[in-house]
Amino acid sequence: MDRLNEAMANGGASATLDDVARVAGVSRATASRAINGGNRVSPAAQSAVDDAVRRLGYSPNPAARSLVRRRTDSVAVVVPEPDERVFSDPFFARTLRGVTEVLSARDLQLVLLLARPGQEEARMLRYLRNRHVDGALVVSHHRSDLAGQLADLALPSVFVGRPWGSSDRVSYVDTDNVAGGQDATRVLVERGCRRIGTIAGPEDMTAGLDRLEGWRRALAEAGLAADAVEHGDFTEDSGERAAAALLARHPDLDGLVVASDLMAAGALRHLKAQGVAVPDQLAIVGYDDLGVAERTEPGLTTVAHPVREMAAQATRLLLDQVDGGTAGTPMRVVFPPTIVRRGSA
Amino acid sequence: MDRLNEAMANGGASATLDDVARVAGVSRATASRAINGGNRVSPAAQSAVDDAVRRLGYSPNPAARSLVRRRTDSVAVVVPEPDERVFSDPFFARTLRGVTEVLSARDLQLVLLLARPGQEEARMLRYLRNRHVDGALVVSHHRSDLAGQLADLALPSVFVGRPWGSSDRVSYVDTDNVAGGQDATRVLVERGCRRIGTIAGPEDMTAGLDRLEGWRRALAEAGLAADAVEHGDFTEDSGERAAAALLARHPDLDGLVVASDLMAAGALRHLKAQGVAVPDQLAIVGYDDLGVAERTEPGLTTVAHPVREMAAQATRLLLDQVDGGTAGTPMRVVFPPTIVRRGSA
DNA sequence: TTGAAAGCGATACCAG
DNA sequence: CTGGTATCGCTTTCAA
Repeated sequence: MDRLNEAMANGGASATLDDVARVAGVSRATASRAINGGNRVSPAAQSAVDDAVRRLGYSPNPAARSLVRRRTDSVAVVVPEPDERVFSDPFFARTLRGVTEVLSARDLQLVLLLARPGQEEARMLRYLRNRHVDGALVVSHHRSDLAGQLADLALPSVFVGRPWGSSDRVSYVDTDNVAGGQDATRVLVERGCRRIGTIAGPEDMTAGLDRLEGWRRALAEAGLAADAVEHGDFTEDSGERAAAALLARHPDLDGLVVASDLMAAGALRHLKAQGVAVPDQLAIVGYDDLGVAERTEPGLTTVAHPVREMAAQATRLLLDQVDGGTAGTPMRVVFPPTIVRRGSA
Repeated sequence: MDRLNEAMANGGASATLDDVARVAGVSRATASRAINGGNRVSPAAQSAVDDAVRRLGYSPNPAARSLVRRRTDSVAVVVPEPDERVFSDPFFARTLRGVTEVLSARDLQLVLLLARPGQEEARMLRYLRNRHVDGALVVSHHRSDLAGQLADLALPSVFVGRPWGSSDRVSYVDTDNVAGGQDATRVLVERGCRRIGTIAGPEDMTAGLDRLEGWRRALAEAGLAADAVEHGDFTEDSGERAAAALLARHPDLDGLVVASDLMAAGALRHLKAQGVAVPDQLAIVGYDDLGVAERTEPGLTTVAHPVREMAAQATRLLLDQVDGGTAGTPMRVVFPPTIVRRGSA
């Protein structure tokens, strides 16, 4: 009765199922059943157990539980980013929100794995291999064969955004970035722009490349030149620099497709400083529509994609894998982007 | 030999210590020792085990391990923020970086717990109570008695920033925000400002209140009026709004102490729009120095605090508690802030 | 419906 | 040094 008293004293941190069973006057097996949904337990036993649990402040030891259930009830969100700036990207915050929504509903815990490429990557992979989590969601990733490595692990996993490399071996959710880039460019073409440049995303991210490809296609289809390209890294500062470089090389630009609103905001800053009128002298279309597009001056015409929904969908796909005990059958869901018109084009 | 082959086939995801022992031709006990640092194992046994581990791609089951070790080798970073915007605050990113540094060195896993006040808070508390982690680091927190609740849990925990309520019952690391507010204000006083207002932080965060208190003290000591106060929520937009409100009410202000650089950047935006010259008509001092201060125009004179070091220190304190098996003995470490001079004051 | 008992996969004490 | 064995705390047959 010593341990029991101790258990009752400190908020139940150490009460075990055995204690509960003893206090409730039932067997451990019955106590366990009562606690887990109460299938096949008499009302009497159920309430005795409920009572004991309350009195003892009992809560199950997750290690013991997952040892036998082979489940951790937690999933990892892997962020293989070299830079802490991911956080300042609204895309990331929104994604996390979408994931959390779905996870909360199922009472699963989110474990965030920040892993800068390098030794942290190895640690992260080990963590996943050890099955510390039931599955992994990979978020903003650069060129690498993480997809292949995860597929090898046979751990349920879903990418948010089409991965590099072995994209055929894993599930992912994405938006049609090619279509998005194309639509953005068409807005400018239809508006009468004849000299359309682009500030593209990083060359090591599929989203960046796809949007660029869309821009190329739209220009080809309009019979316009596609030679004014500058790459940024999705940050505002890089957008400002890219705009400066681009205009220095091509002073005759009258349209600009920018692969993210943050970069577009940077470009806008440069243009304002240079006294270039937007959209009259130079029209701009951004990408994302995650809040910053409505706060710039003028507001950004941009390509919206349902980031939160994508993340939620990815999470659901992951949970399906987890539930089904299947780590395979690559699924993919691709969302269409939509144009949102504001003042910049 | 069936399970064994299976284990070898799928990357070792399911090889157990037993398999390793069998393949190495030693007992489970010896295998375990060899794997954990190799104390008291003969070179022969050691290499046999190493070999088996490699061949089988064995990696220990964390649930089983933590069941007996009573250790999870992971610590939680709790973020009790209602808003996803925490992420866009450089303070948070920097903090995370400091935590990660220390954790990585010890090979501990960071588990990020996002918990909006409400039902998620309960889930978070349950997670901690269940000892899913060895300890908790609480980051940006608003008014609440989380400190008291954690103290009750008897779980090793450290706050980054002095907590509300039962701050005497938990360990925390903080900067001297009162001194910081005071120093910031003195910069303006010494510069000749006679009418100094402030854009303070939220009224439900100790950092906000302390900085405000510092501002009050400095004004009292200079014999100046301390009546021009407006509160923001540490975001750029709130800073812009607050500046507008403040100047509308007190058009004669010649100095402004702002509780965060982000808000100061917002204020700067408003001033530029209004054609107010900084620092000549109105001098400004910010707070944080986490990067944005050097990117504004003019650069912000600001109060710097060693955010990364604070986070690292907090993490070390936490690990001491974890190692010592002590969840008590509230420790505190307070870092001094320093003034960084740029163009705004 | 209930309980006895067999694991789950490791660690650690204790003889040898 | 090594190996047998008792746990760790919980879930899940399997009989009763």
